[in-house]
Amino acid sequence: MLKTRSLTAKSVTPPRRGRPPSLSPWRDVAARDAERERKRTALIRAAAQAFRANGFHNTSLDDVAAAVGVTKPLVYHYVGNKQQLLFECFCTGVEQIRAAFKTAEHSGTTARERLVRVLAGYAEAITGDFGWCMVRAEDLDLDAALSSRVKQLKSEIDQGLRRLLRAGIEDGSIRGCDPKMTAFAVAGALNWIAHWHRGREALTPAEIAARFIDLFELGLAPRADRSRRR
Amino acid sequence: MLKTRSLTAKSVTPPRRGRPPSLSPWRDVAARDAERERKRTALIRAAAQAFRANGFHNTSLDDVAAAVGVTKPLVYHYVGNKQQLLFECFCTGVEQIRAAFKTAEHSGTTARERLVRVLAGYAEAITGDFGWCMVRAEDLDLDAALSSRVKQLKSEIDQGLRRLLRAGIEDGSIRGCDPKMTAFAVAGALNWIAHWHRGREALTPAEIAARFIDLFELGLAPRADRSRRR
DNA sequence: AACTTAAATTACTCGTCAGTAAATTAATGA
DNA sequence: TCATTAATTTACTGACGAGTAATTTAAGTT
Repeated sequence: MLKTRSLTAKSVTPPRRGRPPSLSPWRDVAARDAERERKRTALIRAAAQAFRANGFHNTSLDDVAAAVGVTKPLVYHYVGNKQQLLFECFCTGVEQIRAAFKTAEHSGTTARERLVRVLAGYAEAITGDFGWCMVRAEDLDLDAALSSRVKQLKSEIDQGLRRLLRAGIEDGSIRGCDPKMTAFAVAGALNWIAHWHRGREALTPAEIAARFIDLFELGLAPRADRSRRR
Repeated sequence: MLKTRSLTAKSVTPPRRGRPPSLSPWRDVAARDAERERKRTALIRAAAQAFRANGFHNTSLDDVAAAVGVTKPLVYHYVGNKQQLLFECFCTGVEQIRAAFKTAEHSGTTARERLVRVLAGYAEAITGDFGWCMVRAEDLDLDAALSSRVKQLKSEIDQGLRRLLRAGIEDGSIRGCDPKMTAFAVAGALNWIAHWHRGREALTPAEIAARFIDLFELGLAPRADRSRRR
């Protein structure tokens, strides 16, 4: 029950002595809103960490609050409730993967190259606390409304992968395959990283991704086998 | 709260009228033990189903008991406690995968062929209720003793895959690769099936496995690309 | 028939934890 | 200075659910 730094972090924005109290109220309002948002995200981050460490159901809101040196009702003040908290963690994870798509999609020449970059970013995201939540949060723990939003977001990522696969088949950089099942296989392999990756691993996420990509691109069969002359 | 058939299934072993009550007590004892085992496994199966349907934490032991038309204390009579129940589900799942290894390991000619058969059986197992438990049961929900046994069993499966990969590299049926990461990728893709496979799917487990195996064997890059050096 | 053991039930305890009401303190604004 | 709103706490409720004690019913055993 170690009390980490409190949310009320005066030290971060010290009231500079020389400054007149309220030059423009707009600036103050913006700063206050930003502060509020920072506290909110601090709670969400703490939750993600705790969920990953102990699992969603073994983490109480008291735990989450204590992790940032605050009491439970504040969680309700900043985030709605426990489900909402999990949902926010989930969304943050999804956002990271979306970012991977964004940066990769405008970059490569062939679709396969773009896919490879997406997968690298994907792996990076999965190894974080939010990635863990994204992958292992159970829709079962969310009520109908949130659950369907989660499914929607997951589906968008899935569709993004399929689109890249189809584009690759189109431009000839990817062998003909079932895009749906292939996307499932690829995403599954990556998502599963969240099950075994524990902080101090021998390989960095990028290295893991590289090996996975090697498998996905070239397969297991040796070159000699490709021409099928046995 | 529909009361399914009770555990006390007299109808299954009707007391035949003509039979003398106890020809050999050994037979009766064996039959009683078998009955007991049947009830025990019925509970475990019901638990696996419920866990898959609602998640471990959203399933009460009352639910499990009610599912077989019985009351909670009986669960404690036949199985130890909730953790134990989950653990048993887990073990049953592991057993199915072990069986896949057993039947495949004596069959194929090359290691790659054996691996492919293991993967097919693996996929079959994963789509069941026990497979779900095996894949999604959190060690976090088990105390130290059970958790480490679970890790042990998981590790054995992992080692089995790596051994096959190494054997394949040895006998030339598998391209040189990092066995550890490759096993993680392959197992991850398959395990992930438990996250999206919901009873009535377009493809049978065997078909899913076939597509996954296609990807793992040949990769995404088209043949034309294989000879090209980058 | 009397005794022992197992099977199964009812009716509880006890801890945990999500969620809330009400009070308090600090900040903002007029 | 006074009023209003946000930030934060204390102290609670209420439910659910794991696990148990005590009891009853049934089944073998001698």
